[in-house]
Amino acid sequence: MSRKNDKRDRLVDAADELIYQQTFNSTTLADIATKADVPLGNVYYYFKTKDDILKAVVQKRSATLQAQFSQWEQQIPNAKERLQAFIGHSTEISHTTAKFGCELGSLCQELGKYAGELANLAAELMHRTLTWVENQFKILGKGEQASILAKYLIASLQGVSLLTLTFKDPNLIQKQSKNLEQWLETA
Amino acid sequence: MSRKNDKRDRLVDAADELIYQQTFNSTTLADIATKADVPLGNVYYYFKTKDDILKAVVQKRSATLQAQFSQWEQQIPNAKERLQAFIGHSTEISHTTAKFGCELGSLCQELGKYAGELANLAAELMHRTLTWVENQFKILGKGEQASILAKYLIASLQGVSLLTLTFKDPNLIQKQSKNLEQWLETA
DNA sequence: GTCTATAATTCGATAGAC
DNA sequence: GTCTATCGAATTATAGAC
Repeated sequence: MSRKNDKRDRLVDAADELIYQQTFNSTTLADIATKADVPLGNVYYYFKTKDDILKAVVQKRSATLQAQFSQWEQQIPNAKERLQAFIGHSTEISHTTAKFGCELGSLCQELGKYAGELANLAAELMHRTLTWVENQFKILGKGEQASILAKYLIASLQGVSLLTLTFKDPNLIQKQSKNLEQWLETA
Repeated sequence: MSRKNDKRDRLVDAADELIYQQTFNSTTLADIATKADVPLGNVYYYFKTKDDILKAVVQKRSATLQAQFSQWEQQIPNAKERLQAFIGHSTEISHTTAKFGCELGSLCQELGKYAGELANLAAELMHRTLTWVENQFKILGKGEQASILAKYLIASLQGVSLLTLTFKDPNLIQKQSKNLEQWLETA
């Protein structure tokens, strides 16, 4: 592979992190270029507009999500245990959540208010997550209930992530994760 | 009362609406001044900085919240029915939620990433809401559980509000409200 | 392909006339 | 108290040398 994509990747990585820690709107091209150690004027060789950078970030996150799901599917044969892993992941990142919220949730919140294409990009990430969780419930034989259970699980984690951010308290999502893991056993 | 505060009130009302429909960061002083029908330069007679407008908006929202809680307490003698009213309110505003999300949630999400005073302002609004719900559960004799139940209820509504915004589907929060009203009967 | 310099615009904030 | 005019900084985006 040529080194051509080297800088592009660095720009996307920098944008990804900054958009999460700040917001898309308040992240400037200068921020991204500085963090990626790429001269500002050079950014436009790789991306036509700021929106294009966001699209690349969403694509990267989509691939990361897919990779995580694939990994769980390969390493964890039981669907219920895969869901436990999904819930447990929230606990692992709880301290980051207390600082910046949920990566997916904050993007959906910000872009959801926009009209047009950008809103759909965030919605697709959420949809992909929802669908994967729903599939796990279907494998567990939940049938028609799978969709409802998936929405319940995602909404619970998103809601408590917001409280975790608001009160800067990682403990909130840690406790909720434990509750949800128990709920999963009896659901 | 002098008409002095007339323009100030209009500015706060306009800012309140715009900050909800857009975000605080992307709402410009020109936006606010135009919507309030006040010349841009005159804004600075009433507010020193843009942050000061936000503080006034939060104060207004805090007062609105307090008024709503007081009204429920006066008109609804039963604590469980007050909580039903609280939940039912989400259904009433579901179409607006599908467009712009939860007024409280989106503010906490945006300001939560900031450091300093502004983050605390949003957290106080959330705390006030949480405390009121918790008190209703205490009145119902839930004791130590009251705090957990309150967080569960708020997180559920916040999480599903985000999904409602993301997928532009008022039905999501409507269904969840029904579920929560049933949950409340048996909790 | 890379980078400097800068154009074009927007935004928060101020000066100062009335 | 009110409003016009505008400044200075920040930000997206471009032109053009190398």
